[in-house]
Amino acid sequence: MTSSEALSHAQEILEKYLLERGLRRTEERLEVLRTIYEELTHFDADSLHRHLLERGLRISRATIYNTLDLFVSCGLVKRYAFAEGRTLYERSVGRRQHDHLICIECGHIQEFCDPQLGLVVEGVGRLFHMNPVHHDLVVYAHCQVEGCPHRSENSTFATK
Amino acid sequence: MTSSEALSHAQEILEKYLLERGLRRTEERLEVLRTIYEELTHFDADSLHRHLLERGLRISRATIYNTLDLFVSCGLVKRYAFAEGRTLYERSVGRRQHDHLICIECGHIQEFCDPQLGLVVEGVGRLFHMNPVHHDLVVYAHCQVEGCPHRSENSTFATK
DNA sequence: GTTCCTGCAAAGAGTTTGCATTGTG
DNA sequence: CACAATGCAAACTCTTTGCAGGAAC
Repeated sequence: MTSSEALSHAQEILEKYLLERGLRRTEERLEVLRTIYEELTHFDADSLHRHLLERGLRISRATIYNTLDLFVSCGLVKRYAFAEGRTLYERSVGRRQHDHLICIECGHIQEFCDPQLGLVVEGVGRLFHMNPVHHDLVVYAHCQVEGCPHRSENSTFATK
Repeated sequence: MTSSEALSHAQEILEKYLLERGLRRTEERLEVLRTIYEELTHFDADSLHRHLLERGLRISRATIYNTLDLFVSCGLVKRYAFAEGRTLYERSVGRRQHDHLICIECGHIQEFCDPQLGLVVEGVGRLFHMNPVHHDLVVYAHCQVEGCPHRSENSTFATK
């Protein structure tokens, strides 16, 4: 699935969701969705706000938080609580389930998939008679090479 | 290791750590450590504060946050960032590495151990040339039985 | 006596809320 | 034209900070 396919798929999901519940198809919601699907990978409310401003869109924080809640509800966006109290979001349509490896030096986030993990989660569910719905595995690690290769690029840690 | 053994072991670690760095062995630090090791499993700064008050100890929030930072630094306490922006702590001396299964209905936290998970973490580290230091796996699940068995007991979710 | 620690109150970050206004259906 | 969504500012929660007084060594 290309990224523009993911966007149009996401737009369909959104419009269907809005229609079903009598919610409104506002320009703001569409713009936020476009911005997320075109420009952002792991982001917080504030970086979404800045990206919108750079596109010439003045959308209030209240609307951003509302919209993110809406998108999480309809599965267009996932919300993560990483260490340091960071709440980060990522688009979820057209991407497969994955987990996160975070560099302790710079906060760079590497995604990874491990099919073994699904087995661990299922096993735990069986053991405690619970039905796992989702899970987050975050691995915190140091780079092996001297100096972190992502030190300059950084997004989230360095700006703290 | 019994829980009082864990406390005295934790006290030794704390005193050694303080001595090594020329930090002070204050009554507040000792009381906070005692309270955590005697009364708390998964807790936030505010519930620690309430437990201290119930013991007749008036310790300011500033000191609580300072002390928690100190205890995290010397490994006496672990800090977790769960969903909903909850920062929770738990004592770590005398307990083995474990992960968390959280009931979506009530927020009840079940601990579990799965040796497979260590292999997953190591594998990811090798793949990306990083040295994993620690990891958090949180599984969110629904109870299979009708109505959640922990619904009344709750600690963190219900009070939100 | 020096330095670290505590408590208080104020400040700060991130998020939520109330309400008047705007715009979709 | 009804009602949902937006924008703004104020409120709120959790955490951090600055500073004066107090305690450990």
